[in-house]
Amino acid sequence: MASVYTETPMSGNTTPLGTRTAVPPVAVVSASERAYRQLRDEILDGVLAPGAGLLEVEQSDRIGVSRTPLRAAIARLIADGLVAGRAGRGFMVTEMSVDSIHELYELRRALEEHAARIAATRRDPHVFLELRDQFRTAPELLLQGEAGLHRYYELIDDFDDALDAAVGNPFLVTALANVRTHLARIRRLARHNPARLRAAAAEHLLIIEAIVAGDTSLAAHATHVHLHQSLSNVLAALEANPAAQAD
Amino acid sequence: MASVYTETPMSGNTTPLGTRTAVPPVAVVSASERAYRQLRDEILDGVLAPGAGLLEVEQSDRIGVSRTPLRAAIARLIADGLVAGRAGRGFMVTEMSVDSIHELYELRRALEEHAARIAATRRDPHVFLELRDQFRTAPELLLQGEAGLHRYYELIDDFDDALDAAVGNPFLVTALANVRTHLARIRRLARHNPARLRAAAAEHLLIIEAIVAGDTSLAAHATHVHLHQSLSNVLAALEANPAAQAD
DNA sequence: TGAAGCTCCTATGTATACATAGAATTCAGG
DNA sequence: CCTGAATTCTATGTATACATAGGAGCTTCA
Repeated sequence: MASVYTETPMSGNTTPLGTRTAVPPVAVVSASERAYRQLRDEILDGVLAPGAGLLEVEQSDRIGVSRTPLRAAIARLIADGLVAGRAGRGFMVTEMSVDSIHELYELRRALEEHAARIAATRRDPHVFLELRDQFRTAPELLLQGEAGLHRYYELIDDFDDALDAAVGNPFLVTALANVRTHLARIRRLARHNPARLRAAAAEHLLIIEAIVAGDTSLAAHATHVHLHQSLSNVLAALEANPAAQAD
Repeated sequence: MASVYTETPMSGNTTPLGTRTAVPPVAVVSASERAYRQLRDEILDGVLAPGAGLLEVEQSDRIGVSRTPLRAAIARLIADGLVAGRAGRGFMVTEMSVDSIHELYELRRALEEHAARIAATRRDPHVFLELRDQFRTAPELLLQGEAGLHRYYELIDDFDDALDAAVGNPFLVTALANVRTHLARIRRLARHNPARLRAAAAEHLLIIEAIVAGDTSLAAHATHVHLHQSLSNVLAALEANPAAQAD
């Protein structure tokens, strides 16, 4: 599991307003944190393909940290389920089979339907009213090229954040975060399908409206429908381009 | 999260049937694995109380490993949510507030109700028929003192294992394992309540019968009822003895 | 006597050297 | 030419020494 109580890394980049010095506030994070983020991003982006081997010395050389922080990074990735230890021969990026996609969506249904129900009960209406207005602009956004697409994905993130805040349950939020981590690896495969994105935006809108209205049942069922369509789309994309799996 | 793909530690204690040597097969596990298990057990048993500070040097001295494997152990405990890093002053065992108990049960409901539904669909009937017979003997077991009590808790574990096997979803099973980890810390508080244990056994029996019958709806609802009663019992125990929280 | 600043100390973060287990390769024997 | 075992090599597991940041306590000044 990922932690429920985990705090910000160790931070330190608290910029005490007004202490604007010449040195850039970058890279105040620890070496292990840097290694973790880089490896994680590369795995999620597919730069490190599923099945790829991870050797401690090799990776620590490449990233520019010693083996100690790199081992810590790999330990976290193993906890995330993104990396697995091969018996005697190093580590490898975990595979993502079609079966595991089904399994991931099964867990996702359980968590998000429950989360939607809870959110419909505990939500701050103002937040979701704002989100509703934003999502209503989604169809136009999707006509505005790369920038609009980027904004659209930000909207999805905003929705996830609002859902987490409304749920207000660290255990559930952590479980959702884990699912989203693995989901990020899958999304790459089915990306850039305008028709699907428009439909997804409409589905999100319905979920939001249900949450605003406090309609727990509709929130859960609309979520179920959304996830069904999402999975169908992913599977269709995989069917059309099985090679993408190893991309 | 805990890993979905994590394998047995690194193992090695595969006893190739017939190679029964004189040397005991103990302690072939790595130092970090030993440290992890010991700390984890101590946290779950309450030996290391919530809020207790964990200092690397102190703990590594006590357990008898160097700081390196101990750091790995703590990293895993953080991923489990059992330990949190205090900004500048070491680590501490996470607290278990009444709020967090509610939150944990909320996640547990989402996962176990879903798992029960799935199990009722995919189960191997033989396994659950066997379990049903076992659980029918529970009332008698609970009259047989410590040994019977021990056997009863084994039955619960058997049920959990059977549920995991029937679900057959590594993501969901991992999420359930995480919940059970935190649950183990709570169970201590409400232990040794014979009346509750008898009732719980009856509730389990109903869930099992629903799974055997392939009745998904009943399996889910019976699980919901069971979890409601379980939570009520825990909260009542806490109410009666708030000190137990820090015990 | 109180508060502010400084110093020291402690505990984590990192690097590196060494130990060890397992796999691949190579060599020898049939 | 094939099979077997021994050896070597590689990659992780562990220990330790050093760097560094943050806090507690003390000292000093007002």
